[in-house]
Amino acid sequence: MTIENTIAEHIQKAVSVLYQSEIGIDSIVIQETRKEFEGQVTVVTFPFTRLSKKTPEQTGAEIGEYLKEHIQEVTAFNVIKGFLNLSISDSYWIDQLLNNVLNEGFGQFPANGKRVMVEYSSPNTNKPLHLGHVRNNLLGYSVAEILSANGYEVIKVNLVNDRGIHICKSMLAWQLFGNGETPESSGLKGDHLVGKYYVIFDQEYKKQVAELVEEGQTEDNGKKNAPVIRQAQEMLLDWEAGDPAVIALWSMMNSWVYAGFEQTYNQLGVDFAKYYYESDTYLLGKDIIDEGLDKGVFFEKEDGSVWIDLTEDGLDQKLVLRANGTSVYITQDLGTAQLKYDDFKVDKSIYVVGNEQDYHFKVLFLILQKLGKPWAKGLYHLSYGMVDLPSGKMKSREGTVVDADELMDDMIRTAQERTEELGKVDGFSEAEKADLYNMIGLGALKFFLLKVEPKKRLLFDPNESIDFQGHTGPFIQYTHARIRSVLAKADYKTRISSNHSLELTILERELIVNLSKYPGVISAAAMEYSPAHIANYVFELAKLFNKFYHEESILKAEDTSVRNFRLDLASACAVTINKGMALLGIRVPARM
RNA sequence: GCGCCCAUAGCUCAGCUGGAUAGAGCAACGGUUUUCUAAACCGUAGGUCUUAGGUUCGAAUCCUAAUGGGCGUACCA
Repeated sequence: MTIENTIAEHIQKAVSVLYQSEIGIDSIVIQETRKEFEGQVTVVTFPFTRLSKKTPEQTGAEIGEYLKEHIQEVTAFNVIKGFLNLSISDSYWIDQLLNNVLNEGFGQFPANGKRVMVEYSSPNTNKPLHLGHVRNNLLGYSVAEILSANGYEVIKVNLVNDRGIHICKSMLAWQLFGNGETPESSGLKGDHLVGKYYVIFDQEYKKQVAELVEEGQTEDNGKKNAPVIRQAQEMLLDWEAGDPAVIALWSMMNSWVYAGFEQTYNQLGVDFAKYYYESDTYLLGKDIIDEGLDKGVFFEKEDGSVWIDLTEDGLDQKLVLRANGTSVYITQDLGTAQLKYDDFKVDKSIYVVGNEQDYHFKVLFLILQKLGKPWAKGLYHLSYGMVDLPSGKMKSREGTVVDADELMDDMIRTAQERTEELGKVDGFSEAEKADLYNMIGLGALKFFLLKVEPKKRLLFDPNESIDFQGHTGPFIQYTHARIRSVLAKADYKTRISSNHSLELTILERELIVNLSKYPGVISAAAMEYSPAHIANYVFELAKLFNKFYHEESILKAEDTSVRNFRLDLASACAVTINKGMALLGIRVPARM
């Protein structure tokens, strides 16, 4: 039972006793007291004035008096305009710290018996990952961690788009221009090698289109008739027909890509319980089409194509099966959704996919609901904004992308330079240094991407390096290292204070109030699928600690009980920072 | 055309279900190190919360419309 709940309940009683009225728990607004006023918890009294028929000030005073009398922890109150500010006893806050915040499981909710799937990453196998994928991966990973902290059993899956015309483009270009180049022979990471031929294909394609236009064809015809695109289309047909040579080439090039992706995923620190491959799932969904026709959810047009009419739901008519009986994107997604459910019987399923597919998922989920799938209500599209460059959209084909591997390497290198400038690595082994640079570089990158609300688009300027100071990952990592350094000096191991009757300083109290908010932040982050809440919370905590650290000495506190208490408090901050950052996939060092 | 999303300080962003004088970071200017790590801390300056209406005791927050930007509206994925 939190203090807010206790207060809310007593307010109901107070209203009943004082004004002979009932008030719903929802209309009681309790918030944190603003710093410039005395107290920690504030009740907004405007909603009660209707019942009391008195001024907000009088009402506040009467309720404040009642609360002070009936709740032990409420030691004092003041009323300013319509706001009743309550002071909660120091012993309550100290107890919170020692018996709640410092507990092992603080911020980890007990298992709720529910299972949730998070699908993220979903790369194409014709090119390496870029910054947009990085945002996707970090979001997916973090949301999975957050749900896990909220008591869900989480299954992370990756649906790999390993077939289709785009892969054939890379394959064809490699056949035509590759001269048998391999990752070994070229020294290139497999995904980068394949991506290189994707770009070469596009260059060749454009050249051929230009030639055809030169010869008098229209732009559109040129695009259709260019020999390379024809060849790529043929290759796709051969692939679907199971042509052994094409399949062998496809397998080989895909294996290069997977080796490359694995490295990138390792570096990013993300993982998956299961991979789904579109080469296995692209034919799924036909039985769902039959089911939908039987149920009258779908209808067939004269040419044999199958549609759903969503005009009553404010959407359009949507094709779900071509006239020739082949699938479209949504057909296989219908099938894959069923497959994923059958595999794991999940209560919720999160799709981490960019916002350009908002309409697709709206339609997908609506169709599954209309089909009466009971699990359809657990589907959620975690839609996030594009990562744009100052020059506009990233395009792999044209090579205007921020490459994931290069960016991570850059960040780590910058971390190294910064750290060496500051001369902070005395006594580190080479391996420890490498690990530290990795932690800081990736910490900066991950925090940069995760601190922004997912649905907002993100602007990334490659010419302005990501900061290491201020509202950043390294700032928080530094705060953690600072605390650990103090704890190490004191040879601190575990909770040591027992004195509950200390008088707290303002900053100590503020810190505990802040720490107490952590579980609420975790559940809000899960509710909204937003790591940004956690990022901003941890930043606030770190900032507050730094202020405290600067103004009040821990090791040289005025007496032992204060010193021990501050060590516990500092430790609680370090642990909470660590936990919060872990939910973002960011590691924190003990020294930096 | 229609639909969805976004708009807060010079820049990048917070602002929870409507609540007190709208907050951080960066950049600018000034200060703090014989004292637990200065990747830190303190201060100054910077805002008609895109605009216009509406609801309310009270609106950055909710509703309507407009403007600007992004995305979608494929028998591509």
